[in-house]
Amino acid sequence: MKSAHGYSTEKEDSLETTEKTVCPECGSTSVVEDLTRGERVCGGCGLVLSDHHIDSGAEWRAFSAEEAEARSRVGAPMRYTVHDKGLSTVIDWRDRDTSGRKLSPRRRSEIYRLRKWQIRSRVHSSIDRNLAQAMSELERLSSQLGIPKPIRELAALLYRKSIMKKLVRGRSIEAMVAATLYAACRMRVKPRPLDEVADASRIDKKKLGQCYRLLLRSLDVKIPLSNPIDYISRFASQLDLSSPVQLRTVEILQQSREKGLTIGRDPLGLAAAAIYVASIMLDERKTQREIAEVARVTEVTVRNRYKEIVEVLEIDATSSMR
DNA sequence: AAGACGAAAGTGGTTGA
DNA sequence: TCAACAACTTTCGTCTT
Repeated sequence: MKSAHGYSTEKEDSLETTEKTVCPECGSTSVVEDLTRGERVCGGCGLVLSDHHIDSGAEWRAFSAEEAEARSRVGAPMRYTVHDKGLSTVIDWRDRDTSGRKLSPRRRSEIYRLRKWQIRSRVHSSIDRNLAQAMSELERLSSQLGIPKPIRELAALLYRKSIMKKLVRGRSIEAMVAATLYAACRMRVKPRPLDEVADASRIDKKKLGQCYRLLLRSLDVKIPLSNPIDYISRFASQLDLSSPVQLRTVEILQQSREKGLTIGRDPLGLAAAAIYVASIMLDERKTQREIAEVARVTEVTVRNRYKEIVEVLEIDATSSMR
């Protein structure tokens, strides 16, 4: 737990500040969330920033895996079913007028058409509303994570597809948005650790993973297995490592792959361990803890991978050579 | 004192009956 | 649907620098 939250890098600061929306009216960042009313209100001027906000928190506390499963939210968590807040005209299904008389056939078909259009427009507006909300969440999430525009666009496309396939039904918008963003990053070979996306969103890792897998199954998109090498440049810059170290890291990973060390292993752990080895070899030593932190794995995992790498590649890592 | 190491028990996800 | 399993995490004590 500590390792996941005890950050001291500037990364965290940006998380902290962007967590809150800035009020467009007065510029205040003190946004108050009223989850029971589903509103976000600016603490400075009282402007309602968004209503229809989704409470994506846990429904109940769960004490075991089974419970967590059984208690996950089912059904539409938002009040989108009453999108018009009950203000729109409802056309009765009975073929009678207000005084109870039967309608003429002509009038009946007219009413029938009206009813049909009313239903259609309702469906459309609910999709629109969903999309509007999803897009603003996507915007928030990706700016927080520093995701470039092309990848955002891809995520938006994926989201539209999943809405068409009714995948969002019964799931929270936020979870699906996060999943599409995660998927888009991986498709563009710029993967982000699942935890990172989960942290930036208000979705827990488990739900995000579930949505992601659903996405893979339902939309048949091909996503390559994530490669440890794809993480290196990002991790290296977070750790302030020189490019020789990066190059060496990549070499180590390629060799490890040839020796079959990488199969069935967490790419994050492998990336972390390779960086660790390279940093020692080139005398830019980083602690296991530092590396484990940016890679979001534990020190133990770094150690285990590191041991394997050193053993199989026959590297003498004890003496920082060359 | 901080970092590295390793053992042991626990967790969530996958697989195969 | 359930149990077995592998990978990873958590926790903690010990050794090294």
